[in-house]
Amino acid sequence: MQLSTCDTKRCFLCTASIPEWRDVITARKETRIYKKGELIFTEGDKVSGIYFVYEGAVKVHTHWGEEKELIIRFSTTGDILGHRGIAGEVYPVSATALEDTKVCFITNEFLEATMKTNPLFTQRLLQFYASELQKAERRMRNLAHMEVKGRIAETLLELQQIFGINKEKYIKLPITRQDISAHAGTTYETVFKFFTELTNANIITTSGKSIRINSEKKLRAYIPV
Amino acid sequence: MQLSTCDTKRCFLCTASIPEWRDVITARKETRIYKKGELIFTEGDKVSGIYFVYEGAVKVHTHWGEEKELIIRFSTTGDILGHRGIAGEVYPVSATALEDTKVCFITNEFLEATMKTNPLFTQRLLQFYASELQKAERRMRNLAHMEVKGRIAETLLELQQIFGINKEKYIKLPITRQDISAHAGTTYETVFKFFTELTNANIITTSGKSIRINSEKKLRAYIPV
DNA sequence: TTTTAAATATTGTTTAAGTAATATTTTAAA
DNA sequence: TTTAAAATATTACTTAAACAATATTTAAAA
Repeated sequence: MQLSTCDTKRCFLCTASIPEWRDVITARKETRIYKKGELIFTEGDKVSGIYFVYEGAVKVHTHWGEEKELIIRFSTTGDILGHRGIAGEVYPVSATALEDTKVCFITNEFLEATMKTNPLFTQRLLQFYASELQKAERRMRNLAHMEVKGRIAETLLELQQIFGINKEKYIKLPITRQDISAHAGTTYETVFKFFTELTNANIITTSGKSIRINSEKKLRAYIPV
Repeated sequence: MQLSTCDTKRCFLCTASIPEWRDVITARKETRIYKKGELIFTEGDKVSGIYFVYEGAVKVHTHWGEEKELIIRFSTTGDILGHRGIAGEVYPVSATALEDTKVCFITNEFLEATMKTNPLFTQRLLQFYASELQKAERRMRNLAHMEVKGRIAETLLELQQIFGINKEKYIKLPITRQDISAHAGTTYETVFKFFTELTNANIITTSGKSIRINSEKKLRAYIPV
C-alpha cells in the first residue's frame, strides 16, 4: 500500500459535501493505493474508518468456515467501503483489490464531523444504505430461490454493468472463474460446466480471464421473472 | 386497519428524537392497527412513508414469481418498516402482520423534517441501516453456503430471540411451518422432515403452531462455524 | 529461474433437497 | 354453519448441484 493524492472530484465523500468542506477533506483524508490482490481490510479487523473508492476494482467478501467464500458485491469508482462498520466494533466483511485501486480513507471521527457539517452528505449516505439494503435483499431472494444458472447469468450481467466493456466488447475487468462462483454462491465446477454450455451456444466468448457477452437476451433467458 | 393513539415511548421514532420534538410527533404521526394477516404495504406500492412498530409481530417478505416467498426478517416492538423505500419510488418488499399489530406511521416529508431537527435520530437511523445491512449480508452468506437444516435451526433460534418465550417456554409467536420454510429459504416438506427428526430427538416440542426449543445446544449443533 | 501455489480443465459419483401425489386437518369466510 | 381455502401430514421419486479425483496450465514468489 502506497500513498498518493486524489483530486477530490470523483469520490462520494467530495461530491456529496458542500464545496467549502472540500479543503477540510483534503487536509484530513488519506489517499491510499492498493495493488491487485491486496487486502484493504479483513473480516474481524477493528473498525478504523470508512473508504471511498476513487478508481479500481474491489471485491467485498465474507467467508463460511475455511473454504467457502461469498462475494457480497463488486465495487468501483464512486462506491463506499467499510460502511458496515458503523454499526459495530469490527468489519463484518473483507475487501480485496481486484486490480490496482485508489481509495480515500477518513477516520470515524472525521466521518462524524462531516455528517454534522453536511446534512446533504448524511442524507445521501442514508440513501446509499437504503439502496445497498435493497440490493442485498434482492440477492438474498435470488440465493434462496433462483437456480444456479440464473445466478451465474446475473453475476455476468452485473460485472458488465459495473465495469463496462472495452472496444472488443469484453468486460473491462478480467476475473477468475473462482470469483464468479463465489459471487453466484456456487462451485467452480458448476461455473465451468455452465460456461461450456454458454460458449457452445455462442452466448458468451471467453479469452483467459476476459469475458464477452454476445447475447444479453439469451443470457437473460436464464433469469426468469 | 383501525386508528388508535400510542404513548410515544416505545417506538424508535420517539425514543431517538429530542424530548421537545415529541409533541410535534404526536401531532403529525398516525397510529394504525392492523389485524393478524393484514398487509401493511405491498411490494410495488408507491412509497408513502415509514412505519415504526409499537407492538405486535410482522413479517417482511418478498416473492419470486407467483409461488416462492422469502421472509427477509421478522419485526416487533421498536423495529422500523418501510425504510428501504427511502432509496426508491416503490417498496421493494411487503410487510404483513402476523398478529394484531400497532404501528406509528409518518410521511416522508415529516421524516425529513425529523432528520433535519434531530441529528441524533438521523445518526441512530444510520446505525440501524448499517446493522440491517450486516444482518442481510450474514443471511446472504448462510443462504449461499449453509445447508438447509442449519438455516431452519437459525430461523427457530431467531424467532425465540426476537419474540421471547412464555411460562411453558414456548416461543411467544405461534407460526406456521410455511413461514418457517419461507424464512429458511426452503420448502414446507423439508421443514416437515427436519421437524420430525428434531421432535424424535427431543430437541424441540411442537403443539400446533407453537414451538418449544428443548435443547438450544443440540439445535446449535446443526449450525457449524 | 526454480519451485510453489493458484487457477483451470474435465468427467464421474453422490446426495441433499426439491417436486409430485394424495389424504387429512385447521382456519377463515360466506 | 356450510363451504372453501389454507395449512399440515406423509412418502416415494427425481434431479440439480455439490463432491471427488486427477491432470494441466498459469501466475506469483523465493
